[in-house]
Amino acid sequence: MAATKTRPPRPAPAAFDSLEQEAYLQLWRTYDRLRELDERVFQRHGITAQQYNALRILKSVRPGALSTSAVGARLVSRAADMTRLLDKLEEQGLVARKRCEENRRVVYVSITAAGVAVVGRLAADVKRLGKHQLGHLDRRTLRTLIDILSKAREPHEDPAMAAAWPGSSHRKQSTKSEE
Amino acid sequence: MAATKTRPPRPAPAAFDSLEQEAYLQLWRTYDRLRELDERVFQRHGITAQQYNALRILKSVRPGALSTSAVGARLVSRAADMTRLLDKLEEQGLVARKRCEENRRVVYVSITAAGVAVVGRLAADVKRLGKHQLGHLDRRTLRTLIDILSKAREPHEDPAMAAAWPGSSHRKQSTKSEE
DNA sequence: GGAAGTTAGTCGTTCAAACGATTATTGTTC
DNA sequence: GAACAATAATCGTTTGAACGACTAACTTCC
Repeated sequence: MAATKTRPPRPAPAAFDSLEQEAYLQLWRTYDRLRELDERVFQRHGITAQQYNALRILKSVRPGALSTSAVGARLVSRAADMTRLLDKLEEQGLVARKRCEENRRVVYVSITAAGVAVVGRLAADVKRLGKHQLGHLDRRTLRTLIDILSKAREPHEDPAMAAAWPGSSHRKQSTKSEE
Repeated sequence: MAATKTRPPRPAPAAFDSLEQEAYLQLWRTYDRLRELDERVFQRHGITAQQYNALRILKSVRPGALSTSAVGARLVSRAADMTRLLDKLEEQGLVARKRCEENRRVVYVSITAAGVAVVGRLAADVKRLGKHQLGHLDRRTLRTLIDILSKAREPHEDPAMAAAWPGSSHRKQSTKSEE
């Protein structure tokens, strides 16, 4: 049985089956590395990245409100269970819920003053986080990355949601130009 | 309280604070969309993507073995708890564990014939998955994506692991050329 | 050669995600 | 207008991830 230490001359692990697979694994790996930094920051404020996202969305429509499912649809990552995510935010007093009168099935959610305060307190850290994560890439490279990523997920994006989610669609897209 | 339906003329949600943040959120979103397809495939075979990855790594060193931590270090996503991940694979008879004689602290893990069979059975699906996920991007774009992603995580990659993980390092890197 | 410190792996517990079933309300249809 | 289907949200339960504490085995250093 060969041990790890007994084979120093081969650092490269399993080869990839295809270029597509390599790209996906690179994507996964990169996301994982960046996410670690992400979580560390939000954790210091007693919140998760996903929760922050919900707050960010609600803050953007303030003082308006969104239905539970509307918040879920706009989240970066699909969240199966909005109820419990919002439960936690409500427990902390960061959001408020209110049943709709016309359609008593839907529940409107809005951000509270305390919620706005939390987002504000996080703002500086989030900005610094971004620089730390990807600040070493120049703007042109970042735009290329954004553009390719948008193209990559385009076929897998729900058409109804594609517009609601900021991607390549509503900006002059091009893989190679402008600054 | 404004409802969702009462503001149709603005599909764009919260603006991004910075280009770096936008890139990260795009990365997150794209990963999430692609991962959904991923999980669906592996689920049909009663396995998780992370488990498949472990099997893939072990298959690549067959008939050799790796220590528990060595497997963990090569995984795409950092896994806090190798023990339980391997427990599940062992329960299914896909891997075998064996204590090292010289150093009785380490446990060697190797893939079994059944494990190889499972990976083999998955091969076709995985290949099709890759095409489905990113097959609509041409090779040049895929290479650019891989290259930028490698650069993106480079500063956040543990130097010791950077070589062990396939990235831009061991291939002629360039943002703009060759095919 | 025995105490202190390191390393590899395991286990306990807590927390969030995943999946499905369930309730409450509304819309449809005969 | 009563039965049926559709929709919004919630809840139950199972599973995996996260974090830390813990044990066993080796190393080091007086």
